[in-house]
Amino acid sequence: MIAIADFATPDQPMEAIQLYKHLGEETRLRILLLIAAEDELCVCELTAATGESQPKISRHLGLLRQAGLLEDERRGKWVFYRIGRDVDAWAWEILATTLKSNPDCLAQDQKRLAAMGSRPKRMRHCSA
Amino acid sequence: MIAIADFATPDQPMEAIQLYKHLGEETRLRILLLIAAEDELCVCELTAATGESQPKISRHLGLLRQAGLLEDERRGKWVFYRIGRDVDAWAWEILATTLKSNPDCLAQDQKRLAAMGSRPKRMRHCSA
DNA sequence: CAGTCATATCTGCCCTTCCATATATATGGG
DNA sequence: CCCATATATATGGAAGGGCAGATATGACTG
Repeated sequence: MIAIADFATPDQPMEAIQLYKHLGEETRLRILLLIAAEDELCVCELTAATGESQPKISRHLGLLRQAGLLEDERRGKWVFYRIGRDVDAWAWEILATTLKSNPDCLAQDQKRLAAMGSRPKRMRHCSA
Repeated sequence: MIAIADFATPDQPMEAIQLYKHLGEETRLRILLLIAAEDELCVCELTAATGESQPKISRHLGLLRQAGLLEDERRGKWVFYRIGRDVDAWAWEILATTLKSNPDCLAQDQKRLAAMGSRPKRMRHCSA
């Protein structure tokens, strides 16, 4: 629902403008870079890492998921987010380039993440 | 002057968030991709290529110039814009990746550019 | 019940856009 | 050389809408 007008992303390949609209918001950029760097994170970890409010994080996660940039998976109490499987190669490249060339973008957030107490434990994936 | 709050870019290396804020606006994205592909373009060419109003194009050019993403040079009646010399390598990479992987982004605009009548003639650069 | 996450509603305001106008340059006529 | 005008570009001011943010609340799990 809701579907913020310009962000609407049916099930087509990601348009450049849509990717950049998402990256152009600081909270979302931080979320994407964090997840790209850490493989997967749950909402409370993202909240702790960014220092932002839970509803704020959740809202942006919703937008990123709607756009297909993220996908979520519930495990017990936690919902883990990771980069969507259908994200185009070039979009991955954009993220990778940004990560590689802007290490400072993440530094602070990763520090807070590392300092976070009681992170949910990762089960070893029994991936099929 | 003016200096739109979040866009403010002193003379520091381009922050990722700032680059993406600029790329996150369709008109600006089209302008940047066009110029990246064509090397340099004047305002009237950009106006014709995009089909947008002159004040609109000029506005966005001003923002991109303020951010250091573009630089301008006046030649006679025309003002030519090109990618700023101080744009970081990684930002170039972002643009190049976008260009390479989203040819359709440009197709329409380049078509209109090609169909434009009375484009200013390029002098052969006597570059030092 | 405690912990985790999503959503609804509302408010404020940044940013884009439009219209009109100002500035700059080139050109033609006298 | 001066003036008028055409072309090209920039900017001022105002209006409107989209979007982020906060708070409160609902839903789900163990």
